[in-house]
Amino acid sequence: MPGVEFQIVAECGRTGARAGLLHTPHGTVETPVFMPVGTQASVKALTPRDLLEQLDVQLLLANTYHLFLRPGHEVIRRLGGLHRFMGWPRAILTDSGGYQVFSLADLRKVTEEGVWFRSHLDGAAHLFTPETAVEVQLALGSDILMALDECLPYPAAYESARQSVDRTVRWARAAFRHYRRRQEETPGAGALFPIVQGSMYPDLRRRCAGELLELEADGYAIGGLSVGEPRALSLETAELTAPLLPRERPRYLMGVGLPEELAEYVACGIDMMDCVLPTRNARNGCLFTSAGRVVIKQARYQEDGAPLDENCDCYTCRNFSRAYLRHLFQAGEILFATLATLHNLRHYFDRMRAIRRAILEGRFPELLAATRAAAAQIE
RNA sequence: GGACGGGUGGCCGAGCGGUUAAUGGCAGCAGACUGUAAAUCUGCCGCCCCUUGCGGGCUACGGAGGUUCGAAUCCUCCCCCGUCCA
Repeated sequence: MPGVEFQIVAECGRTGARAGLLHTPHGTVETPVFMPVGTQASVKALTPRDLLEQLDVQLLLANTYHLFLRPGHEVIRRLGGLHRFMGWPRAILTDSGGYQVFSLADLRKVTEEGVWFRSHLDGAAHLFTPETAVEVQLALGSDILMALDECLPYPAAYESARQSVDRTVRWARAAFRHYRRRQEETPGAGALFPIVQGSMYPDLRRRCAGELLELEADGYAIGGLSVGEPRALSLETAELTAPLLPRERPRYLMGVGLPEELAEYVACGIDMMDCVLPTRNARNGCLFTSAGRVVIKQARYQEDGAPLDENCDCYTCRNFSRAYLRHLFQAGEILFATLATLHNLRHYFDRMRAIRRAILEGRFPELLAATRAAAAQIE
């Protein structure tokens, strides 16, 4: 019994884009999908009610490593699982902690067995293995679990990238062995996705994908992008890697991207994406609009009575002026984070919905061309 | 009227004879942010000039004098502000 099932509803004849339905234990997700990031079981500044009612989020991300450290996966298990704990009725994907191998580089040590992390909270050492990562995610009750991987920084030397791929594959196999065993005794367990690594090396990407295919997973992820490489290279690598993955399974590109890049990745055949940009940049005063970025703290908005984005009908744009948003930011008011995050996520969701509609209506190539033209004009 | 304490760049506040245009903080201005150690981080922040460089010039620590090679820092007088005593 699979953890999730993927159903392709429409495919673009001229690009790799497709629209689908991803059926999870907590509801169906329309793809392509953008997933907001809620690392610590919270999409910062928003309530689950906002996510549901304002954005119609169907799938969001949480982080295994962070929740393992605090409050602890066993605590969450005892409280009925992550969905109940955070009051979120729909689907959850949990990242394995593989990204923390990258982002907490100076607090961790990679060994064959797994990763030793020195907690950023109290300094205590914890060993994360492929098995424990699965175990923690099962305790959380994720709908989609991610296999522990090693995410390298850019640039990575070929040899270290090669070793990293081998390790990631071995870890994925170990994760799946453990997962298959536990799946039988865990009714309603979610799906486990392995992650293709290989830095920016095509042959490593090919080999990694090839080996992971043997696992016959319900879905596959592409990791190791957006780690400092030029954007063109991210796109190139995604373009190369996505077609290596089974057509009939969802493809998840981890950690991307900029608003105007969403359509590009969809064109590669990507079905799922997540990124902290809309939420983090929102809190830092960088807002994405149909006319490009608005850095709301700039003095030019001091007396700007216009809405943030004329073409957006999110709660923020319908009710507040740029001048007010700037004031909230300058004043350090909490409300700013909420209004800004609401808008930025809405911007991403509107783009994704337009992309999906275009695929369904057979006019995705036109949308992609228009997106490129608009991006070129803004730059 | 007397006794103390104090007046520093937009604000608060260090410095108390020599890389001090002056530590910090705030405010201001600009930039960054891509599977979140992030409501974070970085840079600028007296004026003018060569867009060059730990460059040049000017003006600055209440006011005016003075001491000194050199003063925000020491001395004198004055002006203001606090607290306490009359």
